[in-house]
This record gives sequence, C-alpha cells and structure tokens, in this order.
Amino acid sequence: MSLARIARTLGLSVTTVSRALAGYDDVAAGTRARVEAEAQRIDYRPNLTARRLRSGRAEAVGMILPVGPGQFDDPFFMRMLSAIGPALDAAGLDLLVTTARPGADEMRAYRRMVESRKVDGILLARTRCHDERIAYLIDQQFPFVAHGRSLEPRPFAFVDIDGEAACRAATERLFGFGHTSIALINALPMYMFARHREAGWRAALGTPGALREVEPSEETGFQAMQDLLAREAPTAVLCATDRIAVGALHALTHAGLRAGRDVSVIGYDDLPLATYTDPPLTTIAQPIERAARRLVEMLLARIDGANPATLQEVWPARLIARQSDGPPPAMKTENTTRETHHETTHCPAP
Amino acid sequence: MSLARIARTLGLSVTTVSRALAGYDDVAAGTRARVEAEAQRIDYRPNLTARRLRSGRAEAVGMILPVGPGQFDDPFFMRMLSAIGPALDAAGLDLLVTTARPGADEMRAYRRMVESRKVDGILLARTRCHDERIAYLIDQQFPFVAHGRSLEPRPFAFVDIDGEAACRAATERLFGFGHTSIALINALPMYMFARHREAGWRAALGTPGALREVEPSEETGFQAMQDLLAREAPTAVLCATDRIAVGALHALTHAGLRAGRDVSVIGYDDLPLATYTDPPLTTIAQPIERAARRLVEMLLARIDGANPATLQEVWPARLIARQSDGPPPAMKTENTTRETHHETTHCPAP
DNA sequence: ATTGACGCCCAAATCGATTGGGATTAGCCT
DNA sequence: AGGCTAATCCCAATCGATTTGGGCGTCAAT
Repeated sequence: MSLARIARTLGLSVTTVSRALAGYDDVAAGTRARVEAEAQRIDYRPNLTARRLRSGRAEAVGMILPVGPGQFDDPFFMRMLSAIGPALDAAGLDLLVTTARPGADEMRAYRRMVESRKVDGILLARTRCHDERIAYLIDQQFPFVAHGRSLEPRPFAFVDIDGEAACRAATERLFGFGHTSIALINALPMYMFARHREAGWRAALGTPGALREVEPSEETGFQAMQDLLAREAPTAVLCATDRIAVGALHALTHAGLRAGRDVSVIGYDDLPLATYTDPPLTTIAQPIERAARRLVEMLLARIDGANPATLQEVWPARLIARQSDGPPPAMKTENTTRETHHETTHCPAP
Repeated sequence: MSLARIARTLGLSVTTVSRALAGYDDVAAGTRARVEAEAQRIDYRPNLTARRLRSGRAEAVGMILPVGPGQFDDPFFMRMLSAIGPALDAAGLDLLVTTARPGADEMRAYRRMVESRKVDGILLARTRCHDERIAYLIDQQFPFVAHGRSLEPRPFAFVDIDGEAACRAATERLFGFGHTSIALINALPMYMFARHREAGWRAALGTPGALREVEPSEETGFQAMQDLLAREAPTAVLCATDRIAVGALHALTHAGLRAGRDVSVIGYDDLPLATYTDPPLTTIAQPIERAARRLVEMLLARIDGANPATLQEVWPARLIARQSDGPPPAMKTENTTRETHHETTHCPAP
C-alpha cells in the first residue's frame, strides 16, 4: 500500500522509492529528494510485517515471566523490564512478553517462542543450577542472554551479580559485630543465585549457623524465621531476599524481639521498601537496571553472531547499612559506634 | 518454505495443503489425513509473519509501562501482566511491551504503536482524569481498553474498581471507631483513581480531615505522614496505596507512635507485604487479576468491532481488616472487641 | 448425448518491502 | 561510427501463507 502509493504519486517504481529511502547510491539526488519529501508528507512508515517477512528477522526479543502463586508480583522482573525497555527501544527492537508458570508450561512457552520465530533472541532471568531452558536454547543455537549463571557446562552469555562476595561480606560484617552463629534463610537451592549466596555465607570466617531454604516471599520468610527462633535461636540472620527479610522482621516483632538489637537481619535487593521497614533494613543492592541494559547490548551482539564465551560478566553488589543489624545482645554495651543510615560499603571482588 | 515443503513432499499444491490444514471441506478426507500426518511429522508451524502480512492483523496487543523515578517497580503492573499473559495466550495473541517515561515520550510511544500497526489493540492502565492517550486512541478509532475511568466524554471500554465505595467504607469504618477527623494521603489528583478515592473519603459521614497529595511511594508517604503529624496530628489516616501506607507507618514509628493504637492507618492494594508490616496493615483489596482477564476479553471484543459503550464495568473492592486501625487513643479502653486477623468485609456498591 | 452438479484440486494474485540483475540513456573516447 | 562507462531507473523474484476464481473429471438427470 505504502511504498506503492509513493511510487504511484511520483510516477516512479516501487524499487526506486525503496532504494531512495534506503540510501542506495544509484538514485539521483533530485529523485531522492522528491521521494523523501513525499514520504514526509504522507508520514510514511514501512510495514514492519512485510519487512520482517522479507528479511527473516523478527526485530523483537522475548522474555518469559514466571507467574504463579508466590511470585506473581516479584518486583525484580518489573525492574528488569523497566530498564530493558528503553535499551531495546534504542536498538529498534520490540519486546514480546509471555507468561508461564514454572513447570511443563514453561518449556512449552520457550519452545513456542523459538519455533514460531517471533523473536530474534531471548532474555532469560532467574537462572537455575540445572536449567532446562538454557540447555534447550543452546541446543537450538538460539541467541539468548541470561541474568545469572548456571551449571550448564557449555558457554552462554550472561551478566550476573556477585552474590557470593556480597553475602560473604555481609556475613563477615555480622561476625565482626560479634555474632558467633549466623543463620541463612535462603531461596530454594535450585536457583543459581541461592547457591552463590549460600557459598558466600559459608566462605565467611567462622562457623556458619542454621540454614533454611524457601521459595522467597514474605510469608515463607516469616515462617522460616519463626522456625529458627524456636529451634536455633540465632542472633543474626542473613536473608536471600528483602521479601524474605520483611517476613523475618515481622516474625521478630511477633516474638517480642527487636531487629537490630536482639537479632540482626540483613536482606538482599534493596527494595524501595527497605528504607521504611522497622527498623530500616540493612541490605545488599544490585545494579539491576545497569545489568539489564548490558544484557540488551549482549543480546544484540549474540544476534549478530558474537561468541557467547566472550560475553560473560560478574558485577559487584554493595551493602547498604541501615539499622537492622548490630552487635548481639550480650555485647550491646561494648559497641557504641553504629553504622549510620545509608552508609555504603563496597563489597570486594572475590 | 514450510507449506511449500509439505506440498512438495506430498506432490500437492500449496493451496491444497493450506486448505487441508485450515479445515476447508473441498479437500478429500484421505488427502487431508496425509497432509496432517506430514505436518505432524515435520512439526509444521505456520510462519506468523507471513500470515500477518496477508491477513493484515498483527495478532498482538500492546501495553506501555510507565517507567521513571519512583514508579519503576510498581507491583501493580506486574500483577496485571501476570494475569493478562495467560488470557492473551488462550486467545493466541502476543503481548508487546514498551516502556515510556511519562511526558512527551509517552505519547510518542503510543503513536508509534498505533501507526506501525504492530498491535491490534492496546491495554491502558493508570488512567488520568484528562488523558491524552485515551483521546488520541479514540481519535484514531484504535481498539483499546482501559483499567480505570477518565473524564473523557466519549465512551470507551474499561474495567474499574470502585475505589470510591471502598474508601467511603474505610472512612466510615474509621468514623465508626470514634475518630473525628480522618486524613487522606492521596495520590496526585491527575490520576482518576485518586479522584475516586478522595470522593469516597469525602462522601463518608462526618467531617473529613487533612488532605495530602503525592506521587505514591514509601518515601512520599513517609514525608506526608510526618507533615500531618507536625500540623494536623490526625488520629486516623487513609492512604491511597499500600506503598504510601508503608511510609506512613514508618513515620509513626519514627515519631514514637504506634499504628493501630495511637494512629489508625488504612492502606489500599493489599500487597503481599501488607500482612507483614508492623502492625499488619488494614487495607483494601482489588481483584486486579480478574479485572485483567476481563480487560483482555473486552479488548478482543473491541478488536472485533464491539461498541465500547457496552463495555464498561465497575467492580467492588473489599476491605481486609488487620491490626493497623482501631479506636482513637482516648476511647481505647471502651472498645475491646477488635477485628480479628484477616477478617473480610465486602464494601457495598454505591 | 448434452447439461448440470459435485468433488477435488490447483494457478495465480495478494499482502508490502527488499534485492539481484538487467535496461536505458547520455557522455566520452578512439 | 562503434565501443565503453557511468548514472539512473525498473522488472521480476522473493519471503510464506491465504484466498479468489476457476479447471477437470465423474456421475446422474434430462
């Protein structure tokens, strides 16, 4: 309809109009000017579908959001989407979002996305230690990048945050306060990030304490903390996510304990909320937005055929000290120099 | 490549293969069986791009997420996305997500989406009283449905939650406790939902109290509450969102006051978090997921040409009573029957 | 035997943009 | 004049599926 319309109006062939607009140099300057003027006049937009059919490229990337009880409103994906959006926009790519509940549904969603050729590449988040999705995409040689590592032996492109170093630093901070047994309420060990956080916790000097593994949410954090209080009664607890930490804080309140005084709590994610818990939550901040932008860059490179082994980055996280941690009760009076609100500590790389 | 491949393998024409697969009745039963078997064998998937080009339909709907400081991780959109996903899936539609920061950027994103014909319809959320996006889409006669109403005089399809009735019920509940002056920390009045919540607050019996209007977040809720405490010192505060309420609760703690005893707080949204604040937050729950599914149904109807005036629904919200509200301090001893955890009250329709 | 009526199948056009391989013309050289 | 090059422009094929408008047998009715 459209290229043809310009061609008809100007008495040219569709070919010439197309080439004029595409910048070929076998179009006379005057002709090109006429074409451009007319295109401007009728506000011409190439039909993307036609272009896609011809070029074989979808000019879109896909992302599959896990949905289901407990994770339907995980703030994490929203932050990623927000950062990915503008980056893709700049590259002229669309973002196709599909949802799938973990399980059989999920692989079907990936297969459909790959086979239908609706997208040129896929963004994958919340990687798992043994990740069927990653194996499938590598098998298919389909371009993708992951937020997070995996135990998959074949190389793939990823950006990850160094949760191990961050958790080691957080645990050492707690040991530094004088705690002797530090519990970890972790995410399920199927998630790669959980494994890294646990490794950091274990790598810290001193004896690690009790471990709980839950699907992260306020509810599960609450329950895990209640359970810890009833059994091991730790004086410090590292939580794999802020949502877990919120539940844990509530469990403390519920038990008549005060976080930061009776029991230290450190979270992970630095949700906006974390400043406004009671007490404000010491937590670990990840540069999700920057990571998301880098993921898009990498995906473009992968689509252009870049070697995935050269596209692997691990970025540092940083600890945001607030008031939910401190010396254990027995030592309370000894240590008077508390961290100040919003102090920032950079975790060292491993 | 594909239909043609089946045709070549079977010695048929592309036409016949297409018609066999599409269920036309001018294909012999045996031929159809052979075609279907072969399609199965090579796992045939029609090329969507080609189908789209031919049919002129994009088989996709779009949604534009507002991004920018303060709202980048609003849980609201994530919940909508989660519910929209499966519904679209069932209808065979893709979801194209774009991001835009409010302002000039935003309208450009809408225009691009409409003009490029990348989508057949648009889902629009967080409506504003005077909403340029709605006006534009109506002007263009482009199918869309909104989550929320607007002051736009021309009819358009929407599902909205009756925030007015909900807020009136919440305010009356507070009056019922014996509060005499009830403040409202509202969202900015440009948002239609804010206007409705304010209307409900005003419609309740008794004298309304102080009003604050903020871009909803924990931070702004915190500041507004501090300001209220310094000036009007209300004994009850209704918050337009749970994020505001979280900030408000923190401001109370900060001031040495206890929510639910010294000052009553009611939120709105029933985030998963709300159960785990201190004290657990009395709030208003919206059926976002069901609404999102209905929005998809409506959008399909609109794409098929349905009259938007017949696609307008307002659904009730319900109050979830927890422990952040109760009688004002002076009357504390009189009232001993407190609402129990998780009690549910249905708000009457207006 | 002619005429319909089916039953089954196919060629070709179509959607809109892109592209390889010419075609045409003018200008220049020998 | 014949030959060549360069500058412009266009034909036709292509991407893959859908759809229009028949074509060609076969069989029954007239």
